[in-house]
Amino acid sequence: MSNVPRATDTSSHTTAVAAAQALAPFHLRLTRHRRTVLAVLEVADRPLTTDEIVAGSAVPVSTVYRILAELVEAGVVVRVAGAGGADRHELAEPYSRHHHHHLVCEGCGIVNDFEPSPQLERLIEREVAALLGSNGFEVSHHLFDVRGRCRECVSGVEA
Amino acid sequence: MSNVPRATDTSSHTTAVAAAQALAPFHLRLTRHRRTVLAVLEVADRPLTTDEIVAGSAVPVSTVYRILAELVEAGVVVRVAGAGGADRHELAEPYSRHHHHHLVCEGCGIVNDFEPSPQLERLIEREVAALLGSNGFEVSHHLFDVRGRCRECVSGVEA
DNA sequence: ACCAGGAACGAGAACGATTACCATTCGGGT
DNA sequence: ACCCGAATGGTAATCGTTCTCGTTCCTGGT
Repeated sequence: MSNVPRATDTSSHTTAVAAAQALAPFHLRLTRHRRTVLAVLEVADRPLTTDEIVAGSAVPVSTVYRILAELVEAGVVVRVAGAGGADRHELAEPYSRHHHHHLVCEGCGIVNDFEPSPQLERLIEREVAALLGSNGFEVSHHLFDVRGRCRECVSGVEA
Repeated sequence: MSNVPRATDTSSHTTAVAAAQALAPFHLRLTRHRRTVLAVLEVADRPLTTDEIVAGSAVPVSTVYRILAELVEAGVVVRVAGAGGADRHELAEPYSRHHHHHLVCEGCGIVNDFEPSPQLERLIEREVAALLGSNGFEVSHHLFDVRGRCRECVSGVEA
């Protein structure tokens, strides 16, 4: 419950513009709510839970869920699995600032971003491409998550 | 709903023996049910949902959930996030046949295993170690999942 | 073999996140 | 201004998972 950004700011960022184009083929308008949700995700530096998005956007819950589903469908947003019950969402690669991976704390469930080395990335790409050829699996993207405990959870109380 | 193994066979595999030792420090006995659940997981070549485990073991649901939680706690089993709602479980690295990563189909949610190249693995190890040093994050393990669509979902009907 | 106490069990209730429903409102084209 | 489909949002329903608690099973001591 720390740095969840409040984004009532719905001005047209580059993200919003790009998103509008991605939504068009799906007959989805870039409405006020959708713009707000995108803005919240854009400001965040990590994947957010639905609750966090609701808190940061003042958009009703059911609407947030629907919007997220639509955005995922349109490929603008991706669903990220945390360490606990609740799902998290963040902007998809093409719309976010940079390629990154996740640091998942299994204590508090928070997920942070980090950038891998270019070499690692290259190797991953190669590996992934190989998979496509080998067994008919059509790769959409890869996940490289590191799990463990964040500094806070390591020092703090523990079950 | 395809190749979920039925494992009423509760004989003492190597896995069972090793697991018993892992459970001891947690005051957990290797009971019939726990043995059965482990057997199901051992026979499977991929992470299973709770439903699949229940189906394959004839152990009551609530018991399966409790057992899985205990086994995860003891480090014998790991929880794997699929592409849909339900969690999946598989034997932890030390107890499973080999180090592997996951091929997650976003169509049907099924998760299969695959082995990465040794170089990739080395690079990952190095990268992961670096994270530990940099920001106090205590790494427990890493995930390298590739997501996309399996051959069946690519050819079959699609929403 | 018998008993006591803790571990394990299991059926159903409780829970929390997500989805479905549906009457109402909105937007933008004509 | 009118129409029609898209979008909304409160509420009910769903679904996976966890909790509760009385019962049963072990295991170790006598």
